[in-house]
Amino acid sequence: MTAQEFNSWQSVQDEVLRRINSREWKPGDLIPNEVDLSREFGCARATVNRALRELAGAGLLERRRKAGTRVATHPVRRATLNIPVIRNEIEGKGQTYRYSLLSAESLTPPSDVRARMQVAPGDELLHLVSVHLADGKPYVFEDRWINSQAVPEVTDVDFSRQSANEWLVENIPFEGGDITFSAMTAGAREAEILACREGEGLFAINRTTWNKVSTITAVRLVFAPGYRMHTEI
Amino acid sequence: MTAQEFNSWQSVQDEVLRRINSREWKPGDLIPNEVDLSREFGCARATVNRALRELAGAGLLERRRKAGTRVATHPVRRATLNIPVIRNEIEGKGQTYRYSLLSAESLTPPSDVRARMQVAPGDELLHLVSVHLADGKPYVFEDRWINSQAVPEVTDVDFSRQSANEWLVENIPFEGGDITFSAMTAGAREAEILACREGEGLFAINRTTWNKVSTITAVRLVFAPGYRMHTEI
DNA sequence: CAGTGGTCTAGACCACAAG
DNA sequence: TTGTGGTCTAGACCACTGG
Repeated sequence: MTAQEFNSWQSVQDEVLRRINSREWKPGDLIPNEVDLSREFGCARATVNRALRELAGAGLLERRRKAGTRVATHPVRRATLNIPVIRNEIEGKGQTYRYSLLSAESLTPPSDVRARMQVAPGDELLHLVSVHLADGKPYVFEDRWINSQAVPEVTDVDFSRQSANEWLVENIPFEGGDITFSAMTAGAREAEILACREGEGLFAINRTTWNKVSTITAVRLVFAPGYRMHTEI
Repeated sequence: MTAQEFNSWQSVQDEVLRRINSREWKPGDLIPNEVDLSREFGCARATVNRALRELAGAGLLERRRKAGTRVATHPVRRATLNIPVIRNEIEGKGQTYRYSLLSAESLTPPSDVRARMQVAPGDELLHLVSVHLADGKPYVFEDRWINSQAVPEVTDVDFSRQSANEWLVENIPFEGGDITFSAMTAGAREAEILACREGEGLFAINRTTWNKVSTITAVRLVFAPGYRMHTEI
């Protein structure tokens, strides 16, 4: 029998996965180091490295310098979510997109928003309330606060024409953000705006984004009943 | 002025990000090719490649052979979710974990489950209903179907001692899966098991996993009120 | 201290797709 | 056809960390 050649990082990855799945390498086991594997597989060490690095990124392997590479014991699976602009999400399903601004005013925010956005007490923020519609039906209710000191340009934008969602994505870069997914119970306001029954369970996303300097915006999106967020492993 | 050197893929990535954020490279713009960039940055082409490849993976760049690399116009942000074993999730918060099996029996599944799991009509699946508790309070209600033909070992497992969640993760490898997040309204059953009011909005996760051969398991997790799933960008 | 993964380099060939 | 990204190689040095 001649040793099989693994000359691409994907084939190396497949072979490593096979050994994990067949329990040839069991959870917690130390696997051979990169040099040995590259010799066994008949490829360069960099090729093995890429294969193993990606598996570690997916949570299937744990790697530490000097300690070596082990098969993860409790594989914390990692799934990737796509977070599109709402217009694209709706148009991507073949539905027509429409957007309606319900209110826009400068206000001193409630304390929870002030805390999330880390602004001084008394500072005013731009508060936008709007609804996005798919084929004329309410799709998601958006309640957004924008730090107008961090983004002075907002004062010149007409948010009745373009949603803040799109304008920010296209014009204001950000460094990081924080996203929370949860369920809530529809109150009178949500029921009216989303045209659903009061008391219905609704999917909600809270998102805060910031740049190096300061917090830019905090938004709460409440979706109409039936919304699903989907991903694959 | 002497040109700055960028000798690590991270510093190259930072510089590229800076140019995108400063709008030196605007959304839709074609950026220089890898060879030119590696000359400009004074590093190897492989270094530039890694920096750009990761940015494309994060959705900030779009790359196509021959067509080159462009700044994404509608950056579809990608966020990574960790999906831990429930015990670890609870213990990670410093709470004590307990688990209670409510029922376990072989049944012919309802048609929606049969469709999701792609089994023949009339086939029996193992149906497990259980609840996971944190500090003695209901945390998540688990309704699971297991394909006992694909996983014959399940018949020997005592699921009153170990949850199917843990047993499967530790013993049955899988190739792929499908996850859906949604909100639902608590019915009488959920209200009783999760000790909440009927009509409350609850966070739900539906997951199906499979290996090369067949579907392994389909599970619905319904979390007690207040559950949040969190991630960062 | 020494073994392991992390990374960089210079060069090469290949695969894909735009024109 | 040809320019671009995708990948592989062989070798090198570095950074971290276990013993």
